Amino acid sequence: MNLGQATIKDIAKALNVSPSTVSRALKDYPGISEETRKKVKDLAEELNYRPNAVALSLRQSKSFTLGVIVPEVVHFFFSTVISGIEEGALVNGYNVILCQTNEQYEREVKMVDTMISSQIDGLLVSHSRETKDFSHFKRLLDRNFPIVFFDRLPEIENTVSVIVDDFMGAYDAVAHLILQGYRDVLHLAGPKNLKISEQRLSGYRKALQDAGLPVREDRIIPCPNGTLEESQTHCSLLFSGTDRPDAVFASNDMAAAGAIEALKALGISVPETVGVVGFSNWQFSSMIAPPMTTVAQPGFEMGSRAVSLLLQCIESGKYNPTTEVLPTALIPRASSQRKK
Amino acid sequence: MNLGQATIKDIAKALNVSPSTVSRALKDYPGISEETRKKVKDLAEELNYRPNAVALSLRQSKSFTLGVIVPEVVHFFFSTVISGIEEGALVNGYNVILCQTNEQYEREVKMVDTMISSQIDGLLVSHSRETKDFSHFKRLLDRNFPIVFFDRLPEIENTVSVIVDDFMGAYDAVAHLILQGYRDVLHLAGPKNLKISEQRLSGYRKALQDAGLPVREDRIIPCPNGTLEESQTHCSLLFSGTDRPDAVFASNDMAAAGAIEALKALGISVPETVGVVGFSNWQFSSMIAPPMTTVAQPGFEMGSRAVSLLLQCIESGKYNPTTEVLPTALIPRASSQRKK
DNA sequence: TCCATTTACGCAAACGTTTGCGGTGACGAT
DNA sequence: ATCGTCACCGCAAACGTTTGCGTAAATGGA
Repeated sequence: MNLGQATIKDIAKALNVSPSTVSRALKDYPGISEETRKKVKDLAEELNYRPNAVALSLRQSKSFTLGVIVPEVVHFFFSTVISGIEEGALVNGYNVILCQTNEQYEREVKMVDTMISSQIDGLLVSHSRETKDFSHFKRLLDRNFPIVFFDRLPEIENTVSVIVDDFMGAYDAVAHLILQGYRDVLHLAGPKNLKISEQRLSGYRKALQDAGLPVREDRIIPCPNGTLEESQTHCSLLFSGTDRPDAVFASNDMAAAGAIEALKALGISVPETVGVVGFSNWQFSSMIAPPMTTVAQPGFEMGSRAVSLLLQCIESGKYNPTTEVLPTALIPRASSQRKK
Repeated sequence: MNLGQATIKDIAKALNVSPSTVSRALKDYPGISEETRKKVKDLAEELNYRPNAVALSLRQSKSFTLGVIVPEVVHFFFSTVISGIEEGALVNGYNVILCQTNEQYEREVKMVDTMISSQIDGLLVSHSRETKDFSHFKRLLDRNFPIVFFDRLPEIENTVSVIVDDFMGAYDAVAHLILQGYRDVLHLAGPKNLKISEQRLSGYRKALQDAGLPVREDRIIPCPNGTLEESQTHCSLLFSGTDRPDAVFASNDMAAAGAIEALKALGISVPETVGVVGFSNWQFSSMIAPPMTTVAQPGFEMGSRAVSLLLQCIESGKYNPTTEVLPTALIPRASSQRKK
């Protein structure tokens, strides 16, 4: 029980005026005498009055609260995005209520439901890996409820969203490997039903093609879980054979790290024999041995851009479909640079 | 505008009954005919009725929302705790609204304020590094508002809190170094006004004393920022001198990693010449070279325990001061084990 | 002195929900 | 015909706030 928080009524009663007067006095509305205004404000100050946001929400059908749905919180990229969202929300006077789906579709659906009943003003979503049916979002959009998607785009037409340029990121990474003299690049691909995986794969393909190199389908290994072990298993198998690639481009840093581990274990030197490039620029990527080349994604910026777009929708009442694409940046480190 | 969400009133109007009847029918209260009950429930289902949580909050002075205040979101340990909080809240039907202070006192105070006006039912707090005045929490506690502190304890008597056994963690770490034959252990200490830093320092001291080794005050270097660079700077200076320690125990993994970097740069081999142990078991600690010995903190468990304690306070209305201490676990890896 | 205007405030409804209390009608018993 | 007993339902208030409208007193002008 939140005992003792002063309300407008309390102030009104104490001053023998009506709640309306107090409300108007506090907000400097016209039609209130200087004297009353001062008395009200002084007492409000003294009682440490804070408006009850819940009552305001109910009254105004606006909660100044945004919902955020992410697959995981313990995740360098997503936590960075969340941080950006937090900041953006704060400066605009919004609160953030947070949910993680743990990559589970059912939880995602449920969370959307509870958030809606919490009367959030808008939703920021990066959907789960399992999600193939997007009707729980579609329903809301059809009702004109504002949702901004980030990083992972749903299969819905005409949404407002923010992504990074996964295609170019991948392209740059692979082109960089080729420039370094690597010719046979293995791709550790992400979950198939994620657009980002698709895009990164396309970038990989295009870079090879542009360099006149063949695209071998057996050089594309799906690593849907994105764990270190998964990629390690695949790589140690593949690099013990005779038909070995001479480089690895992984769809995420974890997989890349797994590849490095596997290569180390096999006694294959990185980057001399095999070059490795990851994706995301996770914290650890600069700290492992050798420091890993990777593609940086502007997570914080993605978060703040997403909030901006969402607030724009909320405040204008319009939902103008756009997809904002943030640039990636290749961070060249030792793992992909052959000593000259 | 959240257009078209059906309300109890809508159902009532459509069925020509009163809102009260609808409310009772939906909740299976007695005194409603089977027929009416069914009609109400069917229509509610059809209209996809969801109770308006805001109205409920206002009516019941209970929001089923918890506030969480952390210094940073992009932080392996804190994001793990947040994850635990999330889960705990979810299974108990609570929402979580999240704020990061960025280690700034002023923001902390402000956040507490806005959360209170959002009518949260309780607060979970790990205070900022800057915070020395805890009156913004004290005020609430005095009013019987439930707060559970985690990881970083405020200087307030009789709180409910969850911490890890920083003392023992540090003790174990240093004892381990000594057992490995290291004799002159440097301590990279955390921010002085954090209890955790104090505790870890005490553990360090005690372990040295118990082993009959001297505690040299000049072997205790404060690293208040906890960045890689900070520790790197200190260590490269210290280890270029002649009076060199032969081991490093850092108050956090980042600092330890900085030490390793500095040592590598100086051509000093880890662990052969100098052993290094960190604190927290951040993700990267197992992946750097050499894999780093560190002290694991049960972040997720801390989060879920903190929620449990908070909900207990909320639901019982009682605030029984306790400090729950979770065990740490030394994770021995290469960085501290001399080859035999 | 009287009317018109302004100043300063209160009433009441509304947001969506819950709940104590009261009321209506049907029915059986007397 | 009267009464009591149910089963079923509605009224109204309440949570804290805002706001259109109404109204009293005070002021101004003639």
